[in-house]
Amino acid sequence: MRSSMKFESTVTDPKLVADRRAQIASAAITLFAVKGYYRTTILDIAKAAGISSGLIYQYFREKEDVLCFALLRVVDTYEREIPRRISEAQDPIDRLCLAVEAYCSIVDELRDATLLAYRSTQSLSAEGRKFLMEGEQRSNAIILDCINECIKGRYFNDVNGDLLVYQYVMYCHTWALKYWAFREKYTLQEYVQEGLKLLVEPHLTSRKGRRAFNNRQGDVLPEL
Amino acid sequence: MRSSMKFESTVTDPKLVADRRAQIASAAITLFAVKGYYRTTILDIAKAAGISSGLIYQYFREKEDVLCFALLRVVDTYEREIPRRISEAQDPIDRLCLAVEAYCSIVDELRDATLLAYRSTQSLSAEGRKFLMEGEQRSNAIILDCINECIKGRYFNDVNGDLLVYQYVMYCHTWALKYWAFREKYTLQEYVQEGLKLLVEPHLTSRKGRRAFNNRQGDVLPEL
DNA sequence: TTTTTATGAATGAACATTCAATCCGTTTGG
DNA sequence: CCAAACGGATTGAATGTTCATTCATAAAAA
Repeated sequence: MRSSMKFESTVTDPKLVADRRAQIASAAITLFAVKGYYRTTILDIAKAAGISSGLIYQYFREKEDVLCFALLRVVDTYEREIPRRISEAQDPIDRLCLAVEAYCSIVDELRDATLLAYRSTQSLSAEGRKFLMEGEQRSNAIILDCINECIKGRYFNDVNGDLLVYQYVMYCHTWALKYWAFREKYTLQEYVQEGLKLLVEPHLTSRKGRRAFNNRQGDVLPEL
Repeated sequence: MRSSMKFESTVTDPKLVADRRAQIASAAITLFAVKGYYRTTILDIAKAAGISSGLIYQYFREKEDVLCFALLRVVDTYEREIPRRISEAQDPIDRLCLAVEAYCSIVDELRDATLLAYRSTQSLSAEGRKFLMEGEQRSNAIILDCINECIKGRYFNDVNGDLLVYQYVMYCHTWALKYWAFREKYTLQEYVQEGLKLLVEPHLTSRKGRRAFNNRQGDVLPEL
């Protein structure tokens, strides 16, 4: 299930609508990220997108809809991409690690938008917020499934899965939130590797879990 | 070192200045948290504080200064309270756990303001942002010291301290960021306990570390 | 030609900031 | 002991600017 929120448009051609909205949203996200939502004017967005200010109102009902549209695309991307990227693997540990990797790399690609989600959710209508939270919950559920599979298959010791999900998700988000601190110290790859060491490794069962974890990387952990 | 940013006031009596600023900031934080910074007008703040709109300008140069003042009080609180609360303990594990507990409970008390810091840093001037980041770095350094003591004293296995600090800090912040999800599931106490299990326990050395960790709580971990 | 898409100047509401006027406690001079 | 003057603190209406949004018009497509 993908977010199904509807946005109004006076323009009829669906392809044109999709393209223009993407064009507008992309310009808007950059500006919102740099100047913030309220400091960014419709005229700013129009200029950055290379269109007139009035045209934006042919594709969105109001300024807030531009924000909402942009943020929903982010959670949609999580929901679409993470399952796609873990579908290759069978092994639960593999799938969990791939999910974290995928999440981090999407955050990296959509760093501006991820930040924006933290900063600007409040500027959304109750309805927009609801859709956003539901999307977030759905992508959390994907990770939770991975964790539960690890526990069920005895790759993981028994842990509080609900809370661990948030650890993983926040770890991924933190790449965007604290990018100013991390960019100097780590590449994204290193960050992900360290994250797995920190957040996956400690919960592995001493035999089955460690074996599976070792299998997927260069560096080898001793079985305890 | 505490944040030393100066704010202008036309009022001379220092006690009055401190009181009025606290009064204004407190009203402002609540409103900012509920409606957001830009949606909150100076008149809103004045009404909530029970004073006239003009008076705010006797204590702050501009609206942004109210925000900045409020946010700096938060990081100042971390810097003041965490060292105070860990000073009772000698044992490195104790100190680390106390630091996390203290951090979480400050976040809980200042939940609105903590959220605000994530949402509104961007609305600050470059100078305000700088002060805020420096304060954040200083309180991170307090936690990092605790971690390094644990490693040096062989209570912790060797871990990436820099990254672990962010795990701890983000765990504490997450209490505010995801309060809407956690409030139904955990009390603050439970949240902290689970956090220690998740983020401290896995890094304990099997003897010395576990022994110290067990000493401080009711529930007993077996030494491996 | 008719319909759809695009433009950008005009409108009007919202709001930060200012400032002339007021309030009120304290000091001064009779 | 009282009254007048003083000055810091406070008020809130007035100001000017900044946009979101609209709409009459133009361009392009069908």
